[in-house]
Amino acid sequence: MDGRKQVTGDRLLLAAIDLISAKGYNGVTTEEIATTAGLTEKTLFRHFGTKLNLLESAFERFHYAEEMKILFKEKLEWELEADLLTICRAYHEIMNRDRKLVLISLREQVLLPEFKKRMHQHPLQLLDVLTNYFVEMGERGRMIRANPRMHAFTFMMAHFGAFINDLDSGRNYPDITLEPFILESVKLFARALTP
Amino acid sequence: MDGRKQVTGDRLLLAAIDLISAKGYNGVTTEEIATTAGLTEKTLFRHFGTKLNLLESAFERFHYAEEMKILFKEKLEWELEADLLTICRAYHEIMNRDRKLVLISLREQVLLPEFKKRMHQHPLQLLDVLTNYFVEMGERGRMIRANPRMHAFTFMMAHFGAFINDLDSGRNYPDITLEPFILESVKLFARALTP
DNA sequence: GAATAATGTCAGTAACTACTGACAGACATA
DNA sequence: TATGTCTGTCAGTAGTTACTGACATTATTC
Repeated sequence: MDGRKQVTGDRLLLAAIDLISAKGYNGVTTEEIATTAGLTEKTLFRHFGTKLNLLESAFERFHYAEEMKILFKEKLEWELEADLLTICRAYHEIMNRDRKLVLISLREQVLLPEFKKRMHQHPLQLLDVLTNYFVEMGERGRMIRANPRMHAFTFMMAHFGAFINDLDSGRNYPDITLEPFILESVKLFARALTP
Repeated sequence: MDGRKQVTGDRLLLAAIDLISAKGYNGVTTEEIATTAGLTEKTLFRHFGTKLNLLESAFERFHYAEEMKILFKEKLEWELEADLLTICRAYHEIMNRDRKLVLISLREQVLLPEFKKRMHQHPLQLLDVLTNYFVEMGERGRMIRANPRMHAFTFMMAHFGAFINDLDSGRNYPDITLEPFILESVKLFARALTP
């Protein structure tokens, strides 16, 4: 049990993620992936059998995080603006961590329908957590009480949109960067939702 | 000058848009496109020469709209909530009109970098229009005056996110539909930005 | 009815690509 | 040293696919 096998596998998986996120699944050849990983096409097939299984393994191994709920059940302080900031920082952190996989799952939905669902678990969980948080804040009289789920959804969509917009890093809006956007959007939502 | 040639070309372009948006550029063959259009592969190549040129022609012919600025210089009534509603309805209308092309330009950025830029003109224009509108509303004392561009950007990102989320129509958030979201988000922003 | 333009038919090419088999060399462990 | 595990080499297969040429067919126009 030396780690050679695992190291080799990981190098292939990382090369696959890099190249497929850059050029698309059908835009990359198995040979290209293997040589990028410093290995042979033969080795690639010995490890993963098929090209599709390579991509599936990449999702299996390199996507973490079902830990959203716990994450900030502990960190919230029932102060709207501060909590919104915590929450959306966590969101961007998680999305950015699996940035390339998100890109792939967006583009290759046809190939991997089940993985799109899996990637979608995070946002779904976040929406639940955020909705519950809004409900409780409302009960405590610290937030307006109309439509908490839709408010949470709007907040998430704003940050989802900004994330997607930033994904290709094509600097679509040259005068706007992520961090000021986070701060200002949190302020805006805090103002909108404070009684 | 009978219209046969143009009709044939259009059928090929529409079939190409349908199939490429569904399966990706490399996931569709020229033969598939031709037969879907009820024509022959040979005819496809007689019209467009290459597969890539077919896709490029699809963008040339089927993407309209540089008319954003004029569109609602006329329709605005300097009533924040009503105007936000007008604006974001226009946004969704435009994005939905070229829905499939948006999808393609998101996915095939590598193949068509210049088309991504072109599709991006709409949002950019909208951001400008919206920013100017916010500035003037501020001067009229009908809106808070801090950071109009970032506020406009946040509003757009919320709707961009919702649009993207809706693009694959996979019903990602089963209890949320577009129209209620539009109404509630407009309310929310109006509340946040009213002095 | 003849000329013209557009499309179909069919066979084929050249390039690519996922994937395989046989064999040999490297490297660790024992 | 011997053995097993992992990887490289190389040649090759079978399937796919963008794209072409020669010729026949259909529809339109005059």
